[in-house]
Amino acid sequence: MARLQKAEQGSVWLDTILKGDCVAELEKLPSASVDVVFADPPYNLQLEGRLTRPDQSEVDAVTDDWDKFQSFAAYDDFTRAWLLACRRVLKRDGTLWVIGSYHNIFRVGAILQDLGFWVLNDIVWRKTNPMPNFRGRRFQNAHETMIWASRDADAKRYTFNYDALKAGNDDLQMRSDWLFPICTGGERLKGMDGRKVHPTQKPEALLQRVLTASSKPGDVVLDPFFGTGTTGAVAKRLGRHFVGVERETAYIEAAEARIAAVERTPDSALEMTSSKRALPRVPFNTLLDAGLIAPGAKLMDARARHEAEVRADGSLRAGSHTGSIHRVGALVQGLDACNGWTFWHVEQQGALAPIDTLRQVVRRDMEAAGV
Amino acid sequence: MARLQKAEQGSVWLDTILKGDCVAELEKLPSASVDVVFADPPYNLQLEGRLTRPDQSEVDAVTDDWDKFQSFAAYDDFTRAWLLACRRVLKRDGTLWVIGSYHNIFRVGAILQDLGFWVLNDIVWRKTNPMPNFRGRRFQNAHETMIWASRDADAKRYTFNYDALKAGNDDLQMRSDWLFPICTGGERLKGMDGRKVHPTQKPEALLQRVLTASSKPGDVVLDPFFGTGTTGAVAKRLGRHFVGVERETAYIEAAEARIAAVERTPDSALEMTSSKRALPRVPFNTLLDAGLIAPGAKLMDARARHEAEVRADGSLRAGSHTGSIHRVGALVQGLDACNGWTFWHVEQQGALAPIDTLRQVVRRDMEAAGV
DNA sequence: CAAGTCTCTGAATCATGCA
DNA sequence: GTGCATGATTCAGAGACTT
Repeated sequence: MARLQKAEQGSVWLDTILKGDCVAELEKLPSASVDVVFADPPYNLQLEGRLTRPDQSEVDAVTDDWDKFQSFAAYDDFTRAWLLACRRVLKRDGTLWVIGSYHNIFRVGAILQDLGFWVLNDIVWRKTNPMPNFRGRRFQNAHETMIWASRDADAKRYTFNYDALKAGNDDLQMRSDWLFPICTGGERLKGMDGRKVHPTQKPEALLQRVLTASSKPGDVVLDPFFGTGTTGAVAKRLGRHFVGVERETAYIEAAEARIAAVERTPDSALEMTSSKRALPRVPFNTLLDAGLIAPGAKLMDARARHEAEVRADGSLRAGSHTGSIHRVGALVQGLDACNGWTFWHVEQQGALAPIDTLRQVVRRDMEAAGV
Repeated sequence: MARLQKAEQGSVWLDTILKGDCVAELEKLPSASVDVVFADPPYNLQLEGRLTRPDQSEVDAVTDDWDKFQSFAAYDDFTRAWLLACRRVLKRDGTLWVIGSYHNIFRVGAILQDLGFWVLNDIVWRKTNPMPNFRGRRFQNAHETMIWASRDADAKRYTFNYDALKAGNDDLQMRSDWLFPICTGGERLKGMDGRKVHPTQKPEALLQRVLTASSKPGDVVLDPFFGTGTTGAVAKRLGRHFVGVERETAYIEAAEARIAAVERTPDSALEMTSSKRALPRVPFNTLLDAGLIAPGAKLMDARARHEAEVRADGSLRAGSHTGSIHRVGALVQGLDACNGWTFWHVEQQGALAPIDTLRQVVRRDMEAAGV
C-alpha cells in the first residue's frame, strides 16, 4: 500500500480526466508514472484534422480528395505520436493494451512493434451479439482484436495475474479468445434524447478482465482515449487509480457522473488468488529445524522408483549424487531441472506424501507467528 | 465451365507444384491468372532458447531456417515482395488470404493495405486444442488470424458464397470466428521415422471453409508457400485447380503423393453436416461478468454448513482457503475434488439455489445469441 | 474385450529472487 | 549488473498400454 499512498500524495492528475489532445496532455504527466495503458483509439481514418504528427503539427484533413495512401500515412503518424507519448509515461515494467478492428489494428500493431513494444498476446473479443452483415458480401464481423504488449522486449516483470484468471476459469488457463456481449441495455449511457452518448462504448466486463489480468490494486491505469470512461469506472470499482485524456466536453461530463456513481469493491473481495511465486521461500533445512523431517530420513518419488537420504545439512544423497532436493531430483531422473518439493515424498501413515505438504505446514506456522 | 476448359488447355502449370523461391517462380505465371491466393508465409517467430513442459520434456519448436529473418525490416521486404508477386497473377476480382500469428500478421496486414489490397474481413481460427502456455506468463495462445482481402479497394465482383455458408451454419450467417482442431492424428503427415513432415501443417477443414467461401468449382487457387500441400489437396477434392510454389524437395514429394491420393468429391456430397455440439463450458467468472453474481457475494452449500465469499476475479475464499469454486468446495469438505457448480448455492427469494441454475441462465442467453 | 491409465505432442516470441 | 540456485509451470486429443 506504500505505492498507493505515494501515488495519492504526489499526483493531482490521479483519478482525473485531462481535457485536450492526448499527445499534448500526456506531456503534463511525469515519465514512468503509469502501470497500464488501455487505448481505444479512433478506428476511422477520416478524422477531419484530429491527426497530429509526432512534432505536434497537424495533418491535413483529407476529405474531398480522399486518397487512401495519404490517409494511411496520416493515420500512421497519429498512431506513432500517441504510442510514443504513452511509452514515455509507462513504467519500465508496464504494459499497454490497444483495441481495434481490421481497419486499423494491423497498422497499430506494426507501429508499436517498430517503436520497441513487445507483443505478449493478441486477444480476440468475440461478441455474443455482433451487428449482422446486411449486404451478405462478407463474413459477419463478430470480433475485435486487442494487442497486449510490454514496454520493452526484455521486460519480464510485467504484471500478469495468471493464477487469479485460472481460478476464475474453472482451473483452466485463460485463453486468448474471450466471449462477451457488446455494451447494451442499462450499461449503455444514453443522453436526454435517449440516444447513445458515445458510438463505441466498450463493455465493462471486457475492461474488468483486462485490469484483473494485468494490474494490481493501487496501480495507475491510463486511458488516452477516455470517451465515456469505461476504463475509469472499472478501475475505480477494482481499486485501481485511473487517469484519462479526452477532447470532448460531453464525453467528459458523462464519464465524471458515471464514475462518481461507481462503488469501490471492498478490499476483501479485491484480494486476488496469489501466485505461488509470491509465497515466502522456505529453505528445505527449515523442515529439519522444525523437526518435521529427521536427518537420515528416506525420501522417495511418488512411485518409489528413486530414493534419497536426507543429510543433516538439508542436502540429499542418492547413490553418488548429492545436492539440493532439486538438484538430486533432477540427477536421479537424468533431467536438467526438477521441483524437489513436488518430486520427493515422505511416508506418512503408510502412504507417500510430497514434502511440499510439510512446507505448507511451515508456511502456516510462519503466518501464525506473523513472520 | 468455359473458364475451366480454357484454364486446362493453356496452362501447363495448372495443378502442379513449382519448385523454387515464390517470387521468382511466380514470374513464370501470366498476370491475372488465378482466382484465389491462400498464403501461409513464415511467421518470423523469433524463438530463442528452448522451452520445456512442466514434465521437463522439450517442445519441438519451429527452428527451421526458413523462419529466420534478420530484422522486422527484412521480414517486411520479404512480405512486400511476395505480396506484389501474388498481386500481379491475381485476377482483377480475385481475393487473397494470409494466415499468421501476432508475430507477423500486423506487419503483413499493414503492408497489404499499403500495396492497395482491400481488407474484407479478418478471420480468427480458434483452436479447440492449442498448446498450453507452460510458464504461466501469458494468456494461452489459442488462435491464429487470417486476413481476407480483395485485390483492389473498388473490387465488387469477388466471389463470396454467402448462402452456401449460411445454409451450412444452421441458417445463420457465417461469423468471423471459426472453431477447428489443429492438424493431428491420421491427417498429420508423418515421415518414415514417425516424425511430422512439416512443422506447421494446417488442418484441411480450415482450407475447406476458405475455399468453399471464396472460390467456385473450376477456379484456380495459388498457394505460394505450398508446404505439404493442404491447399492443393482440398482444392482438388473441391473441384478447384491449384498451383503451388515450394522450395523444399521433401515437402514437394510429400505433397505430390498426398494430392495424388485425394479423390474429387461430387458436388452433391460436398455439404458438411453440422454435428450437435456439446454444451458450452461456462467459466464461473462469466456469472460475474453477466451481473448474475456480485463480487463479495456469499455462497453456501445446500445445508449452509460451509460459506465462501466471491472475489472479483471469480475465485472464492473460505477462511484461509482460496481458489476456484471446485477447489474451495473440495478444501472446505476436506475432499480431493468437488463439483463447485452443484455444491455451492446462492440465496434466491429466501431459498438456496445451486449456482448451476445461474449457469443455465447464461447458457440459455448464449444459445439465444447464437453463440 | 472393455475400461482405465499412461505417454506423447502441437507455429511458443513462456522466471525470479538473492547474494 | 551478474551469476547462481531455487523451484514454478500444461490442455486436448490420439494412441499405446495395462488390468
